[in-house]
Amino acid sequence: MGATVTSRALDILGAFDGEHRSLSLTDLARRAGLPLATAHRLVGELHRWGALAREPTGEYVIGRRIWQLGLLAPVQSGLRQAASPFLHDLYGTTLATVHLAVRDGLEVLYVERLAGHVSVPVVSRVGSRLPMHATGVGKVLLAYAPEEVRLEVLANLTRVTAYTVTQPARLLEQLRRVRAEGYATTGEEMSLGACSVAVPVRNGDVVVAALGMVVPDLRRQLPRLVSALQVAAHGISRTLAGTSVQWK
Amino acid sequence: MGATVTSRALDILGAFDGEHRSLSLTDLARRAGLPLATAHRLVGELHRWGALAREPTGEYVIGRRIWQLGLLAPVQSGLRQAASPFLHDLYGTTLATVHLAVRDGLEVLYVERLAGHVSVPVVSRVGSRLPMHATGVGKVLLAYAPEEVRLEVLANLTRVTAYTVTQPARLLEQLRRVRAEGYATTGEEMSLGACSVAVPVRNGDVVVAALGMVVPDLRRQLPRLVSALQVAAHGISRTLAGTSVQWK
DNA sequence: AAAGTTCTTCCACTGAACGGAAGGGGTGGG
DNA sequence: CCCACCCCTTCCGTTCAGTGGAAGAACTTT
Repeated sequence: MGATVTSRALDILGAFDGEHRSLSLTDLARRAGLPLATAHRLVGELHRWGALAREPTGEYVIGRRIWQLGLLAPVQSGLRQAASPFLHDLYGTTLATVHLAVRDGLEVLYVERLAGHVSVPVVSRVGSRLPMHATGVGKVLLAYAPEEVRLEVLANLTRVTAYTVTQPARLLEQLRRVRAEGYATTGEEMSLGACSVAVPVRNGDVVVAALGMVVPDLRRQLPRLVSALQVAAHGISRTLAGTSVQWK
Repeated sequence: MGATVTSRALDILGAFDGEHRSLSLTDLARRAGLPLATAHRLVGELHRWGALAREPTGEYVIGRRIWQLGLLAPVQSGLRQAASPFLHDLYGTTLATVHLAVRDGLEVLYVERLAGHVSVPVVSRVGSRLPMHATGVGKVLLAYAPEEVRLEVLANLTRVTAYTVTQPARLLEQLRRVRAEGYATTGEEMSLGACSVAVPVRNGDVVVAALGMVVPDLRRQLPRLVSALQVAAHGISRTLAGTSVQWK
C-alpha cells in the first residue's frame, strides 16, 4: 500500500481530476489520505519543482512543468501529431465529431477530439476514459485486443443506456464482424441520440488506436463515413510508419 | 540540493526533454545524478503509478497518466481551449504560422501553435521556451511584465542572430512603443528570414498571454495583420472573462 | 469576541529510503 | 565456447530523511 514517499507525492498529483482541477491544501490532504503536515511538505516540494502551481486564490493546480512533460508522452508526440492533419481533413469533409482513442487497460482513452459546432450529445473529452463495450472506438480496440483483455471486459458489461450491449455472446459476435468488415458501429449505446462508427489505425500489423466519429444517425451515410474513416486511418498509418520515432 | 525523495523522483521525470523522449534506466540514473539502485527503485514506483511507461525496447517514456494530468493544467484547460477557435480563424484568414505564448519566469513558453504548410523558418514548438527579447510574443509579455522581470531580462540580452536587439536602451524603447501602440514586431531577430507581429491577450486588465504570428515579410501587410491579431485577442479575452474557470 | 476555518512551523522518534555489492541475462568478439 | 562488457534486478544492514502530533498564526464566519 501507499507508504513510500514517492507514492504519496504521486497520490497528491492523483488527487486532481476533471472535476477537481484546483484544490486547497486541506482538500489535497484529504483526497490523498495524508496527514495535513505531511501533505504540506510534499505539496511544497511539488510546488517548488513546478509540478504544482498556485492560483491567486491560494488553491493548487497542476503546474506547467507537468504539462510540458505530458507533451513528451508518446501518445502526444507520436500518434497525436501524426493524426492531427487527417483528423482535420475528416472533420472538414464530414463535419461530424471526430475521435482518436487508444486502449488503456480495460478502458478507452481519448487522445484527440474535434467537436462539431452543432453536435450530438458526446460524452468524451480528451484525456477521459470510457468503457470499451459501449463505444465505437472501444469495440474496435477490443476486437484487436489480447484475448485476456477481451475476457475481462466481457465479464463485466455494465449497462449505460437501454441499448448498451450487455450480453457477452452478442458482443463477441459483433467483435467478430468488426474484424471481418474492418469497422465497428454503435447505436445509442453510450448516450441516447448518438451513433458512432470507428475503424482501426495500424502501425505495421499492430492496431494501435481507433479512429471514430459520432453522428446523430448512421443508416443513410454509413458507407461514405466508413470509407472516409478508412482513408484517414491509412494516412495516419503511413505517417506512423514513416516516422521511425517511438510512439506506441 | 536534491536530497529529498520527492525531489529525486521529480529529477527522474525532469531527465526527459524534447531531445530525450525515451531513456534507459542507466541513462535516467546518470541524468538525474542518482545511484543505479536508487534510480531503479524510484523508476519502479513511477512506472507502477503510470507516470512512466515502458517501450517494447525496455526504455522508459513519459506515461499516459502524466499526459492526462497535463491536460488539467490551467494553461491547457483554460487559456488554450478559449483560444483554440480564434487561432483557427486567424490561421484561416492569414495562412501564417500562429502562436499563443505565456511568460514562464524569464522566458516565453509556447502554449499553442498552428503552422502553415509553406512556412518560414520557425523555431518554436508547443511546450518549448525561447528568450523573450528576440521574439514578438516575448516582447509583448516583457512589456507588461513586472519591473523586476524586465530588469533581469534586460541585464542578459544574448545575441541570437545579427539582428537581435542586445542593447538594453533600445529594447526598453521598443517596449515603451509596444505599450503605446498595442503590438510588437521583430525582424529576423530570432531566425533569419522570419519576422513576427504579436499582441497582448488580456483577462480583465491583466496581460496573461501573447498572440503572435510569423511571416517572411512584414512591411506590406502590417496593419492588416495587427488588426486580425487584435480581433482574435479580443475574442479570447471575452471567452476568458466569460468562463469563470480558473486558468492563469 | 468566540469558534470555526485553513495554513504553517517545530522537533524528537523511527522505519523507510539508501546504495554498495553481488547476482542474472543478453550481446559481441576473440 | 568462453570471457568481457553492459544493463538490469535484488538483497540487506545502516542511518538519516520523512513523519505527524501539536501548537500557533492568519483569516472567516457566527
